[in-house]
Amino acid sequence: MQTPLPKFDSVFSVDCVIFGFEEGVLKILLIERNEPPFKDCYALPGLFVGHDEGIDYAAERTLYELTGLRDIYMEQLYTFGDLDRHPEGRVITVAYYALIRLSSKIEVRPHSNYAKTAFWHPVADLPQLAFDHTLIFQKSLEKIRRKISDQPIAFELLPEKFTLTQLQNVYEAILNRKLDKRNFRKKMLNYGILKELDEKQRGVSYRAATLYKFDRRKYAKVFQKELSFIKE
Amino acid sequence: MQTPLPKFDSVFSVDCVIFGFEEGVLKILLIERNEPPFKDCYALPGLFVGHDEGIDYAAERTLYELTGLRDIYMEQLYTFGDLDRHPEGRVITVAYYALIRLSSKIEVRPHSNYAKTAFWHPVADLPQLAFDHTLIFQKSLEKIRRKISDQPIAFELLPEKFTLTQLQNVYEAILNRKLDKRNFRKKMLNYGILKELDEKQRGVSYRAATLYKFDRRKYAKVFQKELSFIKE
DNA sequence: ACAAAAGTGTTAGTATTACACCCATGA
DNA sequence: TCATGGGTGTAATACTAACACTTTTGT
Repeated sequence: MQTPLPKFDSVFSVDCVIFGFEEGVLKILLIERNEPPFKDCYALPGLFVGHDEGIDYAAERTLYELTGLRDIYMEQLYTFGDLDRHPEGRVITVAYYALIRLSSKIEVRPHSNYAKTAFWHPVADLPQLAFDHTLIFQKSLEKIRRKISDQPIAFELLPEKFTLTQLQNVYEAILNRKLDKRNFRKKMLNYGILKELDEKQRGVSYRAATLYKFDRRKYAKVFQKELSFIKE
Repeated sequence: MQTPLPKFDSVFSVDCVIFGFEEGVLKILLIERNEPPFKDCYALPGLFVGHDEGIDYAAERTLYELTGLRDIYMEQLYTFGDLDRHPEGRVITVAYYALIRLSSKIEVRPHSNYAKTAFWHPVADLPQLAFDHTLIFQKSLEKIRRKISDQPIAFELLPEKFTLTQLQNVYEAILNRKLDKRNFRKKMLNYGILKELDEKQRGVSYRAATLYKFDRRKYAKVFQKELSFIKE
């Protein structure tokens, strides 16, 4: 005996807050909608979830269709399911956030025609966004603010080799305040999760900084014990 | 011009991990299913989300129908949307967790007949659960472990007036390890979010402990600054 | 008087903060 | 030689961790 599933015409979607870091500025990827509702408005990139795909997969597809990138750091953020969040009916959306290393090679272009354009925009002065996307963005920023101090997600925004100042710039951009250079360096180096390279920055017109890599192996050791919050 | 929403036969549900604390033991509320699939198996309480209700509301309804309680501490946990998580089709579920004060007045009884029984079960030795509910439970436990040290959710599990030892017991049950009594008290009192009452425990056959209340007003002040994780 | 839990301080070690100058490099 | 960011140490303070005995109460 089987009880059939109830039949609802329900729709769910994924929306992605895709963070990038460029010229010392934290940005997210926005699209300009080409379809109603909110035609010509800015919005977070998103897709309807096919009934034959997992939601994580749908989020990865959103990212891939826009940037051509795969295997990006991406996490589920929150699910937004208020009745009135979509003007044309009931749409529940699962929001994700992703961190990507920007480089000149990455070209963003909408793959389908639901979006006219796609572009990076600084988080500091975002325009109005369609639906509840401003709220989704705010929640994603809070999330990475918390997370950045617990877990080494800052590295995901940088090239493989980076200087300590670049790393500090990522922290400052996300936390939105200045940090003390000496203390920052001391702390980062003490964690023991950076590997110093014997390579220096090139092409700068001042003293070249030492390059570092993130050492995933050491990280696993160091940060698993950090799970104890009340420490003792 | 309107683009109609795509029509999928999609189903979503909510599932709730409802924590309670009784006799020094952390428990969750389980039901015994009365319908296939997984008939006669244990599961987390859950409901299909009506197409005319918000998801938060659906979660509150789940809790209310089972316990008669409203206005309970409840937060969204995570959304589970793998293709194969439900044997009869595509069901995306939004998981919530709740913390409730147990008291003899609370009677749990299933309101609909999808469940035969409902009962509290210690988290330490849960039976096998239907669907991916074991995974959902594990994720909820991790979540409250992290959260308990950041935010005063422990109080939600205790009566309004409680002793420091009872509070410590909640921490120990959730974190699953012993804490030092003197350090625990020092730290809790230093936060300044407890109000000492001039009332003592009653009906115990040993020295009666002082009762405390959680002071929500002071909390708001103290913990908003804790949002800075890299402190300086 | 005894059983049971309440209540209480100190010390050593570690982490955090605040703070300012010289160095190396390329233009 | 100058402009630019790289790189470095110390002292004061706050927090954390380890640790054991006396007090109160009811039976």
